[in-house]
Amino acid sequence: MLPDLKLAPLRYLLSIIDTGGFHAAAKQLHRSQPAISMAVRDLEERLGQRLFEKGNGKAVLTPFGRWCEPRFRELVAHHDRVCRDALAIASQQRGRVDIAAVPSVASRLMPTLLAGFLEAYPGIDISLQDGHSERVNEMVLKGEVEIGITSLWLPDDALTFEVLLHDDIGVVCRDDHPLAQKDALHWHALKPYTLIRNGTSRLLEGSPAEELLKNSTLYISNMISLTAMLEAGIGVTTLPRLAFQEEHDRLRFIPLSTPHLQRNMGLLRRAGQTLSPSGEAMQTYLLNQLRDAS
Amino acid sequence: MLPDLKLAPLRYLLSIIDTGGFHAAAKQLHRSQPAISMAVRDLEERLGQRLFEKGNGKAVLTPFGRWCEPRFRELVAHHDRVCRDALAIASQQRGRVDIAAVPSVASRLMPTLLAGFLEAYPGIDISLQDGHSERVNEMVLKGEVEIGITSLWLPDDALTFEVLLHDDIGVVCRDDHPLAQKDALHWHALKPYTLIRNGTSRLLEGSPAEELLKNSTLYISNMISLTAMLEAGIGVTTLPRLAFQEEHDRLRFIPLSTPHLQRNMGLLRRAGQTLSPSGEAMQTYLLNQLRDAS
DNA sequence: TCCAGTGGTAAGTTTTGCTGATCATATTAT
DNA sequence: ATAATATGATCAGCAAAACTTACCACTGGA
Repeated sequence: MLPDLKLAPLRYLLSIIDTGGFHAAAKQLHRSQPAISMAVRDLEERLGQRLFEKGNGKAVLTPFGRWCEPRFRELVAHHDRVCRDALAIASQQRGRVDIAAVPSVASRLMPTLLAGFLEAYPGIDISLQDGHSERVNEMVLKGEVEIGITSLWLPDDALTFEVLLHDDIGVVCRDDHPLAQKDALHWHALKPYTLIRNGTSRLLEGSPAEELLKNSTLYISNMISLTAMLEAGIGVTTLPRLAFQEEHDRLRFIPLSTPHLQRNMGLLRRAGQTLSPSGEAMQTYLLNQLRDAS
Repeated sequence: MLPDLKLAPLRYLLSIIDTGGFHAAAKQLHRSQPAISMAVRDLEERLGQRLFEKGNGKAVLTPFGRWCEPRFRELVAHHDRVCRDALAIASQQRGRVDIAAVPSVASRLMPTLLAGFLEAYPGIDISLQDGHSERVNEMVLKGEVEIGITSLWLPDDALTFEVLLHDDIGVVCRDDHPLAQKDALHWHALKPYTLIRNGTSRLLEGSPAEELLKNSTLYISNMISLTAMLEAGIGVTTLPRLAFQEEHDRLRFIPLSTPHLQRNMGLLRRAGQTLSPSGEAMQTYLLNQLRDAS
């Protein structure tokens, strides 16, 4: 029913109007003049009405042509707009990435990383939200975010995980604690002291140091509370290095040498779900930055 | 710089989304399946990003594809809208004609003509304005209206004139006037009576009856006033039949048989200016209606 | 009358887009 | 398991579309 008006002939038409002639339009469009003539004639046949008439040798728009002109202009402009936007997104010049990260990463790692990314990709909008491991998993799984940054939780075939960095586990205690001056610790050294468990303590599970957990009677999930406990000298805890906030000048972080425990921080994505162009940009940027660093 | 997104591939893409598969889309579009595949691949190459990915054998939109879908939908819809409107106008199903007519035509002829036109072309808007001969000429010349209906004024190469009907000149007098009972008149019969000239009196110029004008001392341009004068029995006048309002039961119209004078009413257009499709419709309608009648 | 414009026309070539057959792969049924 | 039936991808061949070159017809101004 509806004939397809191809864009090229519409452009020809507009160019003829703008330049005032078939020859001039042909030059402007890098086409031969007959190509223009034929395209216009074809367009006229599709519409069933003449668009140009010859007034004293020159081509002049018919009333119908004058009616068409602004609509064709709009249509071509619309096309160009869509096309330009699509290319901008495809070429990672514009877009949006939604990221979820575990609090330690969000606060310790992301600020500088995102600053660099923002500079490299000024057109891409970023949304970063933090949440504990399970919440990050969930957000990635539900498609609320494209990329999650977390330690590997449960292997799940609906998710893919790519390691970014290894985060050493260590002991945190107050600076006047007997352990505070050591450079490295064997887990045995912790036995005499009160161990405060926290959300990351499960990282000890499956290692020799797991025994320590059995003797711990205190569990604090909130980081602020945990810090306060440690500052009060109530006991010691274990934390990944990234989760330890170095700004606290009364607290010390001592790496655990035996066993040498790490949590694998990495990039979590939905399996089988390709990234948006901007997500792709973010992923490669993060991989480059963090792979280089380790 | 900007690649041209042709409409057909966009339609293919949308059809794939709607039908949920390449094969189904191919059937819907009456194309072979490879045609769809190739068009999509070409589109992907132009944009520099994949639009579909294979998830479990089926094709699923990528995030980029999901971004594109609504814009492509809009663009295609825009095209179809413009296309449909243009075709409607070209096929004279919609549009607008501006007409100017001399008062006699506007009030005596146009009402029934336009009623018929409105029925035949329900989608076309009409604007009719009346004015004296010179004003009609001017409106056509300036492009304020496409079509004028008037008696031929001065031949002008910027205007084309096509005769529609011949309007007989006659004498108008009160029903108790000595001439009132005649069926036809020789101009000599008018000599004894007071002749009131009016705007149409120039039609007598160049004919034997021109002599009558020289003896007339009264000129009334306004039709209402003229009618009042005649009703008062002040004298007689000459008028084209169309300009004589038959509703006045005290006035009579007697055709002038010698000389047999007519004014040629016709269709006035700008020379070298083709009509809009709706103007074309109006012109042919008027020609058919009035040519048949005469 | 010629000359420099205009746009239109015709033959030939390149490009594009399509079909039909075939392939690789995954899901479903037997 | 294995066959049957989906999915989409690939390739060769062909036909239609679009373009180019060369030429024609017409107009308006030197």
